[in-house]
Amino acid sequence: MAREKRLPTISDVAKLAQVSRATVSRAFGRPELIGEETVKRVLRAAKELGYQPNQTARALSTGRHTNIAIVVPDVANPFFPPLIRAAQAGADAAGYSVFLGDSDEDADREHTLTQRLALQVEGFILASSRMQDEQISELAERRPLVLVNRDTRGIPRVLIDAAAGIHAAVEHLAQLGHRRIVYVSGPSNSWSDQERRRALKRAVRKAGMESVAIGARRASFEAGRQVVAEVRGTGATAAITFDDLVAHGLLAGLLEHGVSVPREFSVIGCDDVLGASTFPALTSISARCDAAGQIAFDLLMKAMQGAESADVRCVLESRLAVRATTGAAPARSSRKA
Amino acid sequence: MAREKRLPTISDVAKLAQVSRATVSRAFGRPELIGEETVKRVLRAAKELGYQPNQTARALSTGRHTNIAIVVPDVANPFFPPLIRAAQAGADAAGYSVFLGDSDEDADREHTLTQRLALQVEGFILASSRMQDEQISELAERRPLVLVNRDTRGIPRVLIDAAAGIHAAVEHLAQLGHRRIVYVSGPSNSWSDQERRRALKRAVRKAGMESVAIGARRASFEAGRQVVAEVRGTGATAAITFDDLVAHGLLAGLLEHGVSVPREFSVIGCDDVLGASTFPALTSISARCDAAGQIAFDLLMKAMQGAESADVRCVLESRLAVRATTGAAPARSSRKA
DNA sequence: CTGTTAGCGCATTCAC
DNA sequence: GTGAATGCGCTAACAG
Repeated sequence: MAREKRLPTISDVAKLAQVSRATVSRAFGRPELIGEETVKRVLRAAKELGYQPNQTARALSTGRHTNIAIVVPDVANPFFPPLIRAAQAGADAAGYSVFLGDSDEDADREHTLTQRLALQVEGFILASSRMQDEQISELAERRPLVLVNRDTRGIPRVLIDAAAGIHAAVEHLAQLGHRRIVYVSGPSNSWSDQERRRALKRAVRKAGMESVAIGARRASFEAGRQVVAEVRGTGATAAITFDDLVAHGLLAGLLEHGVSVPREFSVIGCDDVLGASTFPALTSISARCDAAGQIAFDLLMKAMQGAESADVRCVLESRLAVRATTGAAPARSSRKA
Repeated sequence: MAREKRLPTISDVAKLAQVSRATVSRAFGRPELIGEETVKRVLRAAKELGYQPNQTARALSTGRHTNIAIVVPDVANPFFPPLIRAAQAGADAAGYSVFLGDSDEDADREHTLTQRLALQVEGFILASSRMQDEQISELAERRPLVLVNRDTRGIPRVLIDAAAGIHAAVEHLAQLGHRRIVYVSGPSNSWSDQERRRALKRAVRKAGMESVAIGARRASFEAGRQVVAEVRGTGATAAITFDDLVAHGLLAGLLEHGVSVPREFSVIGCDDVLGASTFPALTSISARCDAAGQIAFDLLMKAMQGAESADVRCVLESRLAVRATTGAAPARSSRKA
């Protein structure tokens, strides 16, 4: 098959252009170092042969791969694609190619993945990393590294701060007459989850309300759906969930159990990735995850260029997008303490 | 910075294990060629130094990169993540790393992307490629290549065949009393779009109905939303859209225009990626895109192993998932021919 | 400005 | 079984 045809190398171009291989190399890498005429001649020869510089060889020689890696726990989780897309766009514009790693929510796999990739990339973007701080730091020592939704000191990171949105959410619920909120949590090794849980506790206290947390097994539709009984058992009249997927599942489960939303129960999601596509349209804590991806790449770019900058910690604010799953608390019935 | 620390190479290991570099190389690549004792000694030395074979150097020497690339028009389109995820999982299990390319629906960018990647990967998966057949064939000549949702002769491909689902959809609409269907198309350079359009035409004829096609600019929510007037202008009582995103947008637009679904108008999507999350829950033509990803990788794997197999053309059937956006055709009013 | 030389880290002939 | 030598394609000093 034609696939075996040897590709033209720098030597072929050199011969055709009647210059040395070094000159060809320069014509591509640093044209300003050689004569305009020469550059043109070389380029013409290269085009004629269909020559294309070999990244691999270049990388071996220079250590620069012009590759980066983006690692996420689950590509199929709608939170990540916009982030990946944005980062990818930035990388593309800068001439970088991107590896994608999916850890399947597993710290070990993430570790293996990053190790395997480390020698082929110049830098990493780790989104919602499930690894331990230690492993992250270790990796950061080998390669420039930017974290998304993970707050590890000393490592450049972009955080989506749910606090503002959560405070708004709690106030919103308070005004609607709710007194007791349940938080349906996500992966326990998730920074976002801990952060949200903490913010909620604070907001609730400030509003003079009560809250209780229960765990969803995983950040997914199914997990949300299966937790309905437990949610109802808490006596809460409203739920804030780890993310929109869980909220969506909860919505479906509630419906199955004959619970009307928002008349009997209110639901607020996080991330706002489902837009208005659920029914009722989901009230959600919104943040621009595409912006996070873009910023993450910019930071990585700087780090790769050797900027030994101070501790970068970029936080993106969130806000509450009120839609149709929140309503007045149901009139108090039985359990009056 | 610690990042500059030189990594241990094969030579370091060789020295420590008191063998030659060749032996170290073999200990990793083909242990059966050397003594068990020696292997153990080398491996121990390697571990002690934290040695890790350098992929780049290996690739330069052998031509085998243990990398593949997956290229899609838009990562953020919910059709692709499950596919990517499945392919990625397969690759991971086989020890391959994966590059992700996002062409942003643009043939030229896709071409650039694939060219840039070609020297770093052993094979490609092109999902819903926007390139011309010619460019695809050219690439296929350089590297093993598997297509998804693109029917190019001579190149291994996995196709999601909407025909079955579309026929079911049309029959479904026929039974509900609809006589005139509008197809809201997607990217014109999309194989899927052409295929769906064709299947629809056939199905409609068979059912003795009429159909008309109009174009959405892009496969997106917004595109669907903006096309409402045109859709209504066709006099059709039901729409089948290129994909769920467009259907979802159409739903939203219809709502804005005060058109009740499904009472006044029925909508059917394609791909079934939104699940039951829209309102009303979207009737859609469903196919398992994760299976497509998995199969695509398996095929690629075979191709990379040199299987010069016959023309592979794997088609996955689709079916109709009836939900709540389809209902009886509205009573005929004004325009009676 | 341009050519020469010497590796980058590894796999692979050949000898032994 | 194992070691010495050679080359993958390119860049980076160092000369001139």
